[in-house]
Amino acid sequence: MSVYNPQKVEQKWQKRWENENIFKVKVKKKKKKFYVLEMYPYPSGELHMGHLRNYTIGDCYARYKRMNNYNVLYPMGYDSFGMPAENAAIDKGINPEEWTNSNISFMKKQQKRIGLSYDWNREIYSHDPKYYKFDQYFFIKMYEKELAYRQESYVNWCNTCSTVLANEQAQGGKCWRCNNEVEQKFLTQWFLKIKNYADELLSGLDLVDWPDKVKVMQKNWIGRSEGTIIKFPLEDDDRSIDIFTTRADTLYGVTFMVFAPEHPWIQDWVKGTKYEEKYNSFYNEVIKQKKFERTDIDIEKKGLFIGKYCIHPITKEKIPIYVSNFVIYEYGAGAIMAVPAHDQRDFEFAKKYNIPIKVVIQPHEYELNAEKMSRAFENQGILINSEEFNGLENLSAIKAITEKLEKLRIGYATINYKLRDWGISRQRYWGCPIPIIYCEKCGIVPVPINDLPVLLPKDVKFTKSGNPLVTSESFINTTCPICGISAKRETDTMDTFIDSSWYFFSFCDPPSHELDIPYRKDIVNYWGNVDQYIGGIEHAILHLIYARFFTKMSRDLGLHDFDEPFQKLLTQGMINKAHPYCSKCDRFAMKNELDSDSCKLCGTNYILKSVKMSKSYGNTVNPDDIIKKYGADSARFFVLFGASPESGLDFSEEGIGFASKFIRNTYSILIDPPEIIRENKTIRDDLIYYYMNKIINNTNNSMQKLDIRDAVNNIIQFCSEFNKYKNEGVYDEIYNQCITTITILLHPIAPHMTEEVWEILGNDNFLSLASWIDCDQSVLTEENNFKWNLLDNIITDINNIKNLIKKDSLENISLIIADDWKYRLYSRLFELTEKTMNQGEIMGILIKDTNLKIYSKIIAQIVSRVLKNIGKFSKISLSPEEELNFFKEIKPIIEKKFNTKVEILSESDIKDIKKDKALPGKPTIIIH
RNA sequence: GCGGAUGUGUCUAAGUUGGAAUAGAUCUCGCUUUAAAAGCGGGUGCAGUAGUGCCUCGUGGGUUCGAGUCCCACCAUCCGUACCA
Repeated sequence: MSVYNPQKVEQKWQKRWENENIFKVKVKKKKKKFYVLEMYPYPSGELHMGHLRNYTIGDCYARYKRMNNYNVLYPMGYDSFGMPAENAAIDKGINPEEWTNSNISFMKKQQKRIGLSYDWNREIYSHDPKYYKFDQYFFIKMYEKELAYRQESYVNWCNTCSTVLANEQAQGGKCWRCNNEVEQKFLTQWFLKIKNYADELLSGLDLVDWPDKVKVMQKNWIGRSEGTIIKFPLEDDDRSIDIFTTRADTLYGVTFMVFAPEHPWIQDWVKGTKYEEKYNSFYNEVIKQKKFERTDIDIEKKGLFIGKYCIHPITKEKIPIYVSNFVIYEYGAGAIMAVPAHDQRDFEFAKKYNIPIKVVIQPHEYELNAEKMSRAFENQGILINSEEFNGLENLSAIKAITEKLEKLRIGYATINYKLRDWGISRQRYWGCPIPIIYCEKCGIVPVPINDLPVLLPKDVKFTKSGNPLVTSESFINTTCPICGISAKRETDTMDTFIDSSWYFFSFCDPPSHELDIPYRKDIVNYWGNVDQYIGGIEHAILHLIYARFFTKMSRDLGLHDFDEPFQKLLTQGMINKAHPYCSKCDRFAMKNELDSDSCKLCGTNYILKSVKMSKSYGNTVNPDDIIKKYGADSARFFVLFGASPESGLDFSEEGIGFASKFIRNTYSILIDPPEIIRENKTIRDDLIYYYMNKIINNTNNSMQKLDIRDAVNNIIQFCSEFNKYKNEGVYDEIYNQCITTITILLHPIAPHMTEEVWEILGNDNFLSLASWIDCDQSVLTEENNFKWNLLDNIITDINNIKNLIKKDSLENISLIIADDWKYRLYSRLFELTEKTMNQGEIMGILIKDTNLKIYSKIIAQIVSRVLKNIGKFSKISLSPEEELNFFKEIKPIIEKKFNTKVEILSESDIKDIKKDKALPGKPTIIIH
């Protein structure tokens, strides 16, 4: 038996693939392209199981598509700007660039060891000046189009990372990177007008084939709502406040207004009044609160009256103005009209501060009483107390009232979004410098495109506080490109999510200093957009929304023709592992508690429960170790077969063991010659040929849908079936076809082992570049399905009986085929069931046939059984002759299988008590 | 609270337009072997000395000749989200 040596074979092929550069691709206008992409990683220096899974799924699919004659773009690069490099510089005095480069080369080695079929010629790094030059290019183009702007505002500040964060990066009030609570700081920062694209970001979701889950998350994040702007004039003030509401129908129920405490007008209003002191202390209290604490639904709604009024735009009533922590300055006008009768939050506030409640919507079923209400009425009803709108259904009143406001020019219909503009300034060194110069005379001046890139300086000092860029005199001091006098550079760098917002286009045409555009349009138009993107769910509203924005923005710059960057998205599941868990405390054992087998807190014995791999639990597995022990193909096989790509994958020793066993066995099954070679073709060969084609067909269907686990499952089944065939003796031609089939089908999953087998089989081309196999559709007929199914059933039945009577060896088996009349009965019966399911009716018609009448007792039983579950009885059946011939043909298979004699008889030939029992497709089985 | 999922014989999963409950793993028995490993064969919801019957796809209803699949209600778990006016 041939023994497979994964280490030797895998490295042999990895070297050959690389030396001959076989995965290099270029534009071939006549060939259909396919773009497979996994998110390029941050070069942390160490590959984890998640990476292994991500890349293996992508590589498997890329290889499959490549073998199906697509021109496959499958690149890899590194998202190499980011804080860990800078932190290493601060903590250990290591140069961030050197640190990054050495991590990249280490990580690349690990990736190559998996056998991934990347076109390494297209490798890109964010920290390459050739690359980030175009980050700056995009920034300046956006600045020119007024999509980039500078603004003073409250921003999320992470203390541990000592930088500003975008809203998307501070979800739930926590820093996306370090999980620290973020604070609010008032700073001048650069923003990108992602809001301009809000509507298209929403509608574009209909153009892509993404998991609904991700689409929903993006929809919620963008948060479109249709409503009305209503102008409320202010008392003793020329201005009016233009508030946004989705409930214009409740306009007549407004009894107070609430402003966000940081609204800039309020300072003026309270100045010198008796409210000033109280307001100031309230303001200080609120502003100290973290934004996400403040907007927590459970937190008490606090506020105060500030002595100011506005005027109801229609009734002209005086409306008191309050400030409260529950109003967000950044959304809408930073102020709301409060309708306590019909909004629960307003209701609670009104009750607390004794503000009147005015009912303007009356429910259909009962009557509301403002004094007795215990909660707001938020459902549908009829308008009251609303002048000419009384009697209208409230939903139609929204439109009617908005129209009136429009007529009076004191309001209009509008759309509002939760999405905020993207704050991209970061007070950190290891990122792309923002190409802006501040000149005392000319103000804010963008660096001319010809002067790009603005390089990151090397003469910086890394201290624990402040932006290191500020310490570089050579960087800060420059001259104004317009007037030539000395000027200062912007020292903030860009959010690293900028880099990953266009890298997928860069792979099509990697950046070069010679070009003054990021990539050439015709090349990107050929390769783009990404056909299949594979990544984690964690980027649902970070990278995946930014990249969509950039795609639309750069399309509008005329750089390419795509509306959406990623056509299909697969969000891969997590890698888990069984881990000690205390069911009483609902808690997993931490890394330092693993030596005990009971819970540290309550002493309960741990049970094993699956949990995601994490360093703090100490349950991580290093992919390097797996590859060293079992080889890359086994690791790949395990990852692809362990679970479908979307669901969680449990790591287990048994699983990887099985994978390794399978790879080794299959190798020897494929290359060891069969012991018996038959001269002539038999039905056994037809059977395996049929089965082979069925598997090719199934595998294709599964692979196309990216149901890789299904595909692998099919291949495993065929391998086991094929092995039986091989042991029974083979017919050369069919045998060779099976070998080729398995080798090809298995190649995207286990590329090294199959490449080796391919060579041993005498092929002199690379299997990686060979063509996929088509199945012979002509054998996949209904009739063949039926026949081979019949064989399966017979074998199962014989087995069952054999087990039941506890016989180890059999002397002979008789198969008795049903009488001719039963076949006639079946076809007649199925005809009738098309019309009626009534047993009496059917029997009546059937026994009119005098040939059948004599069997009426048996027929009644059969009909009853068939009607009980008609789906159980296949409508395709063979004629008595066909069935008899088929059983005669398959006789040798059954004889071999049970190592006994088999005789095929017809019911009419024998006189036996059991003869009545045979049915078409269900012969009577008698074994001795 | 809102939104999105998920629930299938011990485990991990398939299960298309409703039409015979599918794989794989685990465990276990037998064969093989000096032994181990590997391999091969059988079993793995229940009952059964004949190809069968019955149970079971989170729970309870409903539609249907027929439901894992469709409809309604509920339960459990996971994920996302957070006063967005």
